[in-house]
Amino acid sequence: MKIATWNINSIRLREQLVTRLLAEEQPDILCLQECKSPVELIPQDQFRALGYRYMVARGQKGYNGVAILSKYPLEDITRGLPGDPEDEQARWIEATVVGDKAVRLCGLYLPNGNPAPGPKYDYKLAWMERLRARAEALLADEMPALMAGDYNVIPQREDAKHPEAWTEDALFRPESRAAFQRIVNLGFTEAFRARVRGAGHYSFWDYQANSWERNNGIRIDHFLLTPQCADLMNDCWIEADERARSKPSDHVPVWLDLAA
DNA sequence: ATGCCGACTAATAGTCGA
Repeated sequence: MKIATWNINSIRLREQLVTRLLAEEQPDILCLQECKSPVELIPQDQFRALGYRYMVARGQKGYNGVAILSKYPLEDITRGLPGDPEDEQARWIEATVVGDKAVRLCGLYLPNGNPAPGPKYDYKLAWMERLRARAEALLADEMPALMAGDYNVIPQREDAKHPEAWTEDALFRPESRAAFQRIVNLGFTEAFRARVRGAGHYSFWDYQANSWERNNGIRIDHFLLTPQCADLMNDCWIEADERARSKPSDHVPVWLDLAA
């Protein structure tokens, strides 16, 4: 089972890029973030025509928004990260897909948190504490499960071209990194780092200052796998070439291949 | 030191993102 996660930065503006990826690369599952659209305005006809008959989404006008596209039925759908019923931001969705094995899929768009310190950073850290709680519950379920998406966290210095430029940024501040590591330490496998060592692997390049041309990137889009899911991992890779296309998202797809 | 760019909106300037 091939699963991709991609912060698309407007699904309506980039419908054709999504269509190309589905048609040419044939993921079984595609997790999308920053759809920036109410659910009813997400284009679906082209996706359906390519065999992606199932879509679940949590939408919001203008901001945020997460979706999961699938060739296979999605079951037990839930929307919203538990822990704060007042939180209306569209950042979390879950569903179960049944292939050779059932896999619990969690699609997430973790808050940016800038400027830090401040209320947005407080929201980010509170959201990460709710994420930790949900992650613990996923482990307790003992079924293969993964959390895929834009974490807005640079885990290590090697995950930025210029780490010194990020020291005060919410994506790299010690509290953000510690909260991410705390979740990993519960027993999750960070899929990409289980496969590839070393610096120079990024999933985001800013639109500004010729970041792509300078390869001034950061790695902030991740898969975290429960032990039962990590056992199924064949491979994980970043599709950096996507950033070179016309009118690209500032993020590129990250891929996971599971024996499921 | 700042902004660069690009997305959104009861838009045409302000806000957000990372």
